[in-house]
Amino acid sequence: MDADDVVETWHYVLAKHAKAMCALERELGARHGLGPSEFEVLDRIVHHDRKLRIQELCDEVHLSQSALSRVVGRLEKAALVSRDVCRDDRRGVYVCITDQGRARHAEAVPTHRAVLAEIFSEAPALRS
Amino acid sequence: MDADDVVETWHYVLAKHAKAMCALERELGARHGLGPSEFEVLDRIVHHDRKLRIQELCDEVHLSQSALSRVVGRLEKAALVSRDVCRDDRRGVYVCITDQGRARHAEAVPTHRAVLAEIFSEAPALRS
DNA sequence: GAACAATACATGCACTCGCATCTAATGCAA
DNA sequence: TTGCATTAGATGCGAGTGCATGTATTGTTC
Repeated sequence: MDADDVVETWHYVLAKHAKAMCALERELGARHGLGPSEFEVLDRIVHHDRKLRIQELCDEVHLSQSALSRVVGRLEKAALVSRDVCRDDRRGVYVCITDQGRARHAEAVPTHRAVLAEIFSEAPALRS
Repeated sequence: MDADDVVETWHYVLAKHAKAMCALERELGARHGLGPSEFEVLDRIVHHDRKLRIQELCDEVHLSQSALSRVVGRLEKAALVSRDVCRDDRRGVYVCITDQGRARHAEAVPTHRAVLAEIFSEAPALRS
């Protein structure tokens, strides 16, 4: 991959990221009252199917620890997750998804998939 | 491209975007006093090699019109561009790069390229 | 030409983000 | 145990963004 390909790839990433983020923000927000970050956190917890430490989530979503802490705060206020003290390490916090959170996530997944399909279906795929 | 490929591509885009943006912000900021948006605007003007309307820039960078207006404001304050009234359409504004702006851009290009090369050189390329 | 819609750009505002910092708990060494 | 560095997570703060709106200019219709 030479320098021009790198720049071309970067422009592809920029364009797709902007388009998808904008659409996700609009659709997830309007239909399900979720931002992209909120959805991503719910999605990670559902995917693992267990409570996760804040730190574990930090490794999976592309957010700073402080931003993640606030996302969890917003989700908690909306009763979609609950914070649970970690008995082993009382500094830690488990993020547990609630039934409401599961329901909201399940409801939002099709929207999420549809938005991405719209944007990526005809796009060049990744090589290898 | 089926649904799983779409999600995989999306995660690739998210990861590369986060990594590159973060690195660009750090390196361009520390070495040249530019943010990614500022660099992008200078880069577009240099690429076209002429003054551009705000609206033309809007089509090329992934920013809202309001955000772009402020980026131009910051660049103007740093004397890297100047705003010029458009005689044909007095609503319009031309953004002209200054000599200082050209110099700063030229100085920043290698950093920009190096950061992207570091992140994308070993990455899967775009298919066709 | 006058009235009104449309367009170009600027700005108030609310929101999210990252950085720096704070608090609390843990680990480790003397 | 005491003292201090380290780690987990929360929070104050400033910066950048998009949306809605404001101001000025242009186009259009009568």
